[in-house]
Amino acid sequence: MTELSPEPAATFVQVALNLPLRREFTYRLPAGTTARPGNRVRVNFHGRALGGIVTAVSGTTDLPPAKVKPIESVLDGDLLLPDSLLELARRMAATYGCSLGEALDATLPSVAKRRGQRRIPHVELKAPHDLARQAVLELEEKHQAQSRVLRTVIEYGGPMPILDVRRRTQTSDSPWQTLVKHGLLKKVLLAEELEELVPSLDEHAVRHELNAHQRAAVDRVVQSVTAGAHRTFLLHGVTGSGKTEVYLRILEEVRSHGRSGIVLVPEISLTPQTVGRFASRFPDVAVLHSGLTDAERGRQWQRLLQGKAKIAVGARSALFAPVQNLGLIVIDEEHETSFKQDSTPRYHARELAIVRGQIENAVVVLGSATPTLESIGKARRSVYELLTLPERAGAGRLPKILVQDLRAEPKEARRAGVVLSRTLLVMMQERLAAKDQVLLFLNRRGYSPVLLCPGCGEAVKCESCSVSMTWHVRRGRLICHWCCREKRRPETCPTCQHAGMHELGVGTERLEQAVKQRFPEAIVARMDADTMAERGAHERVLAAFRRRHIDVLIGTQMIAKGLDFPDVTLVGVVSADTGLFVPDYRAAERTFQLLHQVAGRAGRGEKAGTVVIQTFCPDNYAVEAAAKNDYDSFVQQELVFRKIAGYPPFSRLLRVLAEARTEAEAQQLLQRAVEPLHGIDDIEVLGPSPAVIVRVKDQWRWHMLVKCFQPTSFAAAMAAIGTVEDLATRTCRITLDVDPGSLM
DNA sequence: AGCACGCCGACT
DNA sequence: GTCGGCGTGCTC
Repeated sequence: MTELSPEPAATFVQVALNLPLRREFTYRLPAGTTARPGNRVRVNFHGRALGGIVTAVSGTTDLPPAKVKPIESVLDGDLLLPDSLLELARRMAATYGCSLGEALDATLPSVAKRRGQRRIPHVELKAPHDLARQAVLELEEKHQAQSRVLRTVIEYGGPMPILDVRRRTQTSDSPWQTLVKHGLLKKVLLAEELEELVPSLDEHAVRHELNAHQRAAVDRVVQSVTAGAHRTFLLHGVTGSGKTEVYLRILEEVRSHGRSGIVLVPEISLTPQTVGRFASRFPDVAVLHSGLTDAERGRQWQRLLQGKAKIAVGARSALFAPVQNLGLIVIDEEHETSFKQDSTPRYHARELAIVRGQIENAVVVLGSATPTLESIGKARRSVYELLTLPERAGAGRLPKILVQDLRAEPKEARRAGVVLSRTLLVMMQERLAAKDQVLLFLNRRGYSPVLLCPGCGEAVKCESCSVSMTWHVRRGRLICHWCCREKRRPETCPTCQHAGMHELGVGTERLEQAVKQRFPEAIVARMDADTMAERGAHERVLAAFRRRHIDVLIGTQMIAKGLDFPDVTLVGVVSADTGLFVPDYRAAERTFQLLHQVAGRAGRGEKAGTVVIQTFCPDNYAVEAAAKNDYDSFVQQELVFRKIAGYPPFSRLLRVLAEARTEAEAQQLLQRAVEPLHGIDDIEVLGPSPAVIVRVKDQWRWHMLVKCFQPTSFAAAMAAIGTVEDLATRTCRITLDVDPGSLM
């Protein structure tokens, strides 16, 4: 070791911190330490210890030496962020207007912030299963509470959190404690995040024969992967057309070329079944999901970095899987809204996947039965290459779709709050008699969305939000779906004291009641955010439905996607209109998507399926197109509307939302925020105006929408208002949202 | 984002 | 006289 080094030593590093500060900070490397871009470091920042990422290394700095603090430590280099992901984070920060540190925080698994391993008390079955079942019956007479508890735990099928036991059975601590004392149950402490996503062993992932369309799609993508240049494909395949098998075949090829792949699926699709399909075909899958502990996530990262795992499957954030030699990124169900993150950094995984594909010369495949207008628009302009799977794979045939005009229902039936048309009732009767299964879809939870006073016409509104409260019968409470505030149902109208509030509109809870009344012999289950609150409830109900223990399944969005039950021969859409009139330019698109996806649940097996769509707007083009299974004609009409109105895919949107305690403050702040946009070409500014829901959680909300018609004008607009969030004060919050998911 | 510094109102 | 409201500025 000599004192004089031949090259200037790298003694300073730029560090990005997870703070809303859009710049990096310079730190000094203590003698003897080295660091590279991508290293995690621990630093002292303004008196507090923070984790950060090294983004650059240099020998000099312009800062006065006294200002520069030393790095506290370099966190072990085993999680060094690859250059390509550092570059991806830079692009994320530039596109979505967040800081590099925030972007990097989304990119890396957390290590610094160690979430507490809280241990939660559970009870699990100690006695043998048959003994326990017998005990349920024996206890039924004299110890009803214990019997209920025991039954509940058996049905739960594993260690059950005691809190859930008490809530579900409406009991105190003593029943389960007695059961523990008698050796039927045992108490165990389990770590909070111990739920594992174990690949389902039921999924054999049979290597289906490909049909000609599938074959062509696989060949085309593989050819492109082999060529080694970035390209984006849009795989448009009707529901049940075997898109997953196409992904699997492409992945096989990708792997045989020594390259790796990432598969992104929507949050709700990340189930043991989905994972099982990939895991059974590839032994080296790394599954990244929200239930992992930080330690486990770190371990999966390690496996990917070291090339021990070559396929990563997960929701949105799995896009940042540190795979080596990336060849393919699949976005399954690319139209799903869960690919957009709704907190900072508000990135869209689909858009960033394409950026990552460009950076790493990888092929991107976007798959959907109902591609977004953005994606199909790009395919039509040949930005993406379109691949089509026009027919169902295997035995399934497309269902027959009937549109039931609710205006034709007799007046008295409508007054009685009819939710099921005569047509649908008759068909349900028929299907249930034939021992088939029925799916009823209604995208609105609760009993009735409005509680209206027949005297003065006022609805019960939330005191914190400008929305009416939803009446929930089972909980016996009015609930605000925006802020979750609850209150008891008023006996008389709060405004005019008129007695007897009127329940207006229908939610899943009321639908369930109506169905049970009409078909008392049928087993009816409901799946929505209210009934699925407990962990694993989702899987349990679906398993029961699969085993045909349930005849009619009622649900919201939750049952619209991906479910594949061969004995479902009737799907009823109770109201096609719920989303049609929300003030969002995508209202028609979302309605079409939903109807199309729901309809796709019918007739997936040998038996033919029927779909009944109930609507007051049978002539609406989204409803009509969905009924005819005609994606192309919907797109044709929707594109005309988008073109005229200047919405995506003919523009890129930027939304700025201000929230303050007074309306005036929110408005004034936005007025300041618009100013820098004046004079920019090829943009159009809507607003500032009051947001659709002008008040949420006691905050007044104003917003504006910027349509950017060119990539250059988007860049100009971002340059002008990319930092609006800095205008925020203690009393007024401001958020910038690129490609916003919601305009409410 | 946090946190300190700093300047004006109702309380021990 | 002070405790504490929140505006403003700074963080390598």
